[in-house]
Amino acid sequence: MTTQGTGTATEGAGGAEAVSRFVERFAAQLVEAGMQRMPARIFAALLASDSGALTSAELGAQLQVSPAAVSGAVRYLTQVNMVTREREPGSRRDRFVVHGNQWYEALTNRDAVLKRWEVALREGVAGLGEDSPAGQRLAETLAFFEFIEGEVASMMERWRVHRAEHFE
Amino acid sequence: MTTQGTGTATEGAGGAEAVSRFVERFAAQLVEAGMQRMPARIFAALLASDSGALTSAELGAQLQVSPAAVSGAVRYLTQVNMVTREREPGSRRDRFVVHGNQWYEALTNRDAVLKRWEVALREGVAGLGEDSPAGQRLAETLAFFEFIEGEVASMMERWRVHRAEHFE
DNA sequence: CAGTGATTTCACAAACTTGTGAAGTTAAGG
DNA sequence: CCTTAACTTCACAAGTTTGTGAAATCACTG
Repeated sequence: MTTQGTGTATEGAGGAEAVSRFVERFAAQLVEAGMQRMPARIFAALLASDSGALTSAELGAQLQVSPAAVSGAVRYLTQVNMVTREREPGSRRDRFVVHGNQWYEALTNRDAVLKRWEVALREGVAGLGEDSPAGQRLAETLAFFEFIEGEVASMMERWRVHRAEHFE
Repeated sequence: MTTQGTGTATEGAGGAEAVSRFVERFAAQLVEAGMQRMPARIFAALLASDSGALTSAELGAQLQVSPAAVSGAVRYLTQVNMVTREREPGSRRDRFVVHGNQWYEALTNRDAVLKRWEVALREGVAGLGEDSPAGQRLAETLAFFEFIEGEVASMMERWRVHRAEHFE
């Protein structure tokens, strides 16, 4: 219950102007990196909101899109755990929330992606023979991803420490 | 000049069958992760070739696509440094090569991506005010990416060691 | 348990992407 | 300097994605 009252989600200071600029630019980068446009915009809008939480209607109004579009995008975001859906008690509308660290962890959990790459590579090694030159290349690539996967975990551990020191 | 002679790029053992299965599956994962289909397929095909190098014609034949498609995809792959273009002296066709470690480093150089995210975030912090709650959220996110960026470098350093021990 | 506001689903239209064939460009080799 | 193989570019057609409006569903509140 940090900022309640006004109902608008943007700051008095910088203004909706600045929010919109950030949202579109940051979303554009996420899109470039492979994310769908609408989830990217919605996520950026949440990041740039003071409370870190917006309702479906607010999102639709701010981004000029239909409720349907919000619905679909938000489903994706919750599935990949970048955003949480919360029902405000006493109201019948949902709020969507970026929960601090939650989403770094989600980003990190792109090691679900890594895992699938590894499966494909393992099958490849088996199919091509681990003694063939191609098989060996695949095996080395596989080893690389396995290595990365291990490293990511300890990296996140270090981040948590770093974060605690600087932000809490 | 490792494997010369036959002209075919697939192994005798596993067979073109196994290569194709790997190529399509691995490419599908890359696509899922945001890569365009054709570059993904071509890259996978190179990975799964014994010599790690194929000509434009070989790629076209193996993947059943036009020279135009190969041309475009290969331009992308060379731009992001996952593949090198080499002209075989004495011939007039180019070979495209996956150079061992080169492409891990390229994957890693997705920190070009990180850098662009950071730019967008810095602009956001400035625009929204670094004292506003939203500005602080963006600042923390920025700090996260800066942290990651630093970690990636040392992680790759450790990988090189690990690799040297196990594969050379 | 009816009324109402919020959210979701679905069929479809617009916009964008992707790969093709054909013409154009480059440069090796006679 | 002409021939020819290899590669690239371009306009376009097929296919896919994306967001919409309208209808349906859901679940609070009275």
